[in-house]
Amino acid sequence: MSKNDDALKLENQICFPLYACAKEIVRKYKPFLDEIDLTYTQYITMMVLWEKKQMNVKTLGEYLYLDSGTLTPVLKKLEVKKYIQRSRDKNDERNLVVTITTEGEALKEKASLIPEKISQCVPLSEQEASELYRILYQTLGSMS
Amino acid sequence: MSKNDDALKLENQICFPLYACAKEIVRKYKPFLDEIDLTYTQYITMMVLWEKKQMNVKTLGEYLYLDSGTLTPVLKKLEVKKYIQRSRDKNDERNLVVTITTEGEALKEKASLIPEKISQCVPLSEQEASELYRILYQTLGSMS
DNA sequence: AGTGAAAAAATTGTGTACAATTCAAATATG
DNA sequence: CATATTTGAATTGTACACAATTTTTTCACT
Repeated sequence: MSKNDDALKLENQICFPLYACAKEIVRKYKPFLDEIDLTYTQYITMMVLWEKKQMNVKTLGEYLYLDSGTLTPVLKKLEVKKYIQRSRDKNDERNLVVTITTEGEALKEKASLIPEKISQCVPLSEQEASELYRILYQTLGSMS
Repeated sequence: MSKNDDALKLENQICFPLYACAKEIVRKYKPFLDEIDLTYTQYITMMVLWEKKQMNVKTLGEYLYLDSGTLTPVLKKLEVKKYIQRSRDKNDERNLVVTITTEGEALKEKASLIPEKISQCVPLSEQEASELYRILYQTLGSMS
């Protein structure tokens, strides 16, 4: 049993619990998001727009770590649901500007209870959550 | 600005950095996994088989937090690449048994350098990595 | 002004991820 | 022993996720 054998075990790789944990938590969101007819990706998109109201696809992608290949279809679905409007920037027609609608604003009320419900499903102490938070953002920052 | 407004900010939800960080690290694997013609999902599947040699789909899914809907196509691709063999358990034909092949075993040598390369891309101190590791596995354990 | 490079979305193609359903095999029960 | 239930994979359908390419628009430079 060499050192490399150990390194190749699933349980010794930091990426795997990260990958699995992210999926499991997203799964926890599903019943709550189903109630407001949003997927997780649509939800985090709306979260940015609840705060910023308006943003082009590129900037939105930088916030969400997603590219246009992922965002274009997500935004089209949110437009069909009338939560956002998609239009070209008159000053630079290359930019597609996403703007939240009144219906989109209204959805925020229904969504506002989700974070509390989720934190009840994810048993982390205040301290662990903030430590986790710190390490993850530090890692995100130093990788991109 | 209510309390709920803050809770709905992307930056205040623990799930988002988890989700983004997992994706970014998987992305870091890509160039190294490309060299051995594996996707990340195929790689973690092979990691289990490098250690256990043989396993049915259900148990594999429990290790990887994946269901048959995801695993079936992944395993078919690994079989085409000759890294595994799929066959039914003679004692219980419902069980599909996945067995690593000689080629699959050989692939382990090429893969053995990946963990070291990844840890160079992911700047975490020994202590942070183990703290992160601990919190993630604790969370995984208490959620499922 | 004309042309080539750059930028931003959209498109295309591949590979998950997962809920829901189906199917076949095994087990339990009357 | 026949049927109902359960179990494990596979299938179906929807929704990302992302690399690579294409399209449109703008910018830079001659």
